[in-house]
Order: sequence, then structure tokens, then C-alpha cells
Amino acid sequence: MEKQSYTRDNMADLLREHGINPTHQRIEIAYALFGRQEHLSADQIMAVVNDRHSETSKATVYNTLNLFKQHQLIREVIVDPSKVFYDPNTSPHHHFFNLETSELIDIDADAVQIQGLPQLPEGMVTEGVDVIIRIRPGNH
Amino acid sequence: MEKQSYTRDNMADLLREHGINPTHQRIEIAYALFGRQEHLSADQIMAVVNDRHSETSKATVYNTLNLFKQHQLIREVIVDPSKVFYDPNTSPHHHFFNLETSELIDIDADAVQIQGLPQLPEGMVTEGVDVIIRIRPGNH
DNA sequence: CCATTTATTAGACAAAGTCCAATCTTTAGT
DNA sequence: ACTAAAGATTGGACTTTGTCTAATAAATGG
Repeated sequence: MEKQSYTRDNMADLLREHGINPTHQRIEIAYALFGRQEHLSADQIMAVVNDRHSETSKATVYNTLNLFKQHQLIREVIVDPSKVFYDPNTSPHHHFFNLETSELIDIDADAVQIQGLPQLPEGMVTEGVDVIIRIRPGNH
Repeated sequence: MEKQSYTRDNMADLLREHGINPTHQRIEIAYALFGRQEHLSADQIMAVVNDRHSETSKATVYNTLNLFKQHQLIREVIVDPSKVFYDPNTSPHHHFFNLETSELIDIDADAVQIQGLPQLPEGMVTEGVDVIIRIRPGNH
């Protein structure tokens, strides 16, 4: 009874659990993200999904990613000024961002404590805390 | 002897101190950013600078912002998937980001401690640490 | 004041993402 | 299983942010 195998069938279940109608395209997109547990951009996802024969349009990729985001199935990572990355890991965590390769590495948020943050502005509520550590190779 | 007044003349000096040739357009752009001490996007800066009579082209705005960034006069803030904000404050600090208004509020980094971050990947060096607290109005 | 370097510019271009109306799928009810 | 209604997908036009280029303008140092 292995919990963590990312088959297309499991993707369908995962989508249903999140109240999303599992269509072909949605299953493929979910499989692309969860199957490799990587941070991918929309165009990378489209490339993966359309690897052999084209099956999914640009509009559907964007529609689907936004849908997944709304249903808290994935998360956006905003670190690159030119493209958004999508993260299949929704548990609280932070990121190393490799400025040379645009690669992201997860940092579990449980291990990290942040102290001394000022009070939120009046009437405001926290939606999320992102810590991004921008790294590059070499000790200059 | 007031240190912190942001006149156009002071902008010229500031640019020279950073090894930047102070031209008309560069002074205006610096004045727009430092004069109001706000986080502005490229198009907002262009709007400010060309308020009355158009004087500065889009290409120059982008050229100049990138030049300022290279000379560490300003900093990019990447929080919004669709546009970069430019920050005249280069001292280490973090941000509240108002998701409703796209407004940024500085958080002095001196007050904040971050503990428990894992070791950097081998051969990597930190270029910067960004903490972004995404906030929105109302206590749901 | 001239020559050379340095900046600025308009407009073409590129890439990411959105929007729309037409078409195709899926679902639910019978 | 059949059909109507709802939901999903599509190509392509469009928008926005940002880059590039080749031509022009401005500043600088003799």
C-alpha cells in the first residue's frame, strides 16, 4: 500500500478530492507536475504534456494551472521576473533560487523560524510568507 | 545641513557617486524614485517622468533602471507575476506586499532574524535573502 | 570646435499570459 | 442509451512587459 505513487489514476483521484473534474488534459498536467515533483513554468509544462503528439493547447494549460491554484492543489512561485513557476508542494516551505540555472530547491518551513517581524498593518491578514534565498555558484 | 533632501541637483551628485553619468533623463528617473521613496514599476516611472511633456522614451526608462540596478543604486523587487518593482532603498530589508493594491511596505532587515535555514548547496553563495509577507485586508 | 565616445530614440520584435466565440466532451436525467 | 444542458478545450487574436536595433543626438576631452 504505497501512498506516494503518482500514476495517472491517482491524479484523477487527487483532482476529485479537490473538487476538480478530472479530464484528460487536467490529468496530464497534474501528472507532469506531481510525477516529477519539480517546479515547472507554464511553457515547460506545455512541452512535457505535448511531448510526442500535441494534445493540449496553451489556453488549457493556463486555465488548468489557474484552476489548480484556486483549488489549492498547487502554488505559484514568483522569483523570476519573466515567468511564474508552479509548485506541486503546497505544504509551507521556502526556496533556494539558483540565479544561474533558474532552479528552485525546497526548504521545509518547519525548520525555519522568523523572528522580529513587525505587526501587520491594521485590518490586514497574512496570506503567506515567502522566503527566497537567491544563490549563485562560486565563492567570489 | 539636511542630509535627506532629494533635489534634482542631489540626484546628479548621487549618480556621480555611483559612477553614473548624470544626464537629464537619468536625473528625472532617479528623482522619481528617490523623491517619493516609493516602489514603482517601469510604466509608473515612465508616467511620472513624462507627466507634462513627454521627455523620456520607454527604451531609456528600461536602460536606465537596469543601469541603476547594476550600479546598486536601486533594487528590483519581484513579487508580482506581471511586473517588476524598483526600490530606491538598497539597505537590507524585506516587504509586506498588499495583494489587493500591489502596494509594498518596507520591513527593516535588522529587526528580523531568520533561523534554521539549511546549508547552502555545495559551491553556492548567497546573493540575497528576500522575505515577502503577502497580506490582504480583512479578518476572514 | 572637432572627433570620439556615450545616450537616447522610435519602432519592430519577443515572450508570457488573457480573452473570446466556436466546437467538442461530459454529465445527469429519464 | 439518448439527449439536453453544463462544462471544457481550442486556435488565434490580443495585451502587456520588456528587449533589441540602427539611426540620431548629446556630451566629453583634447
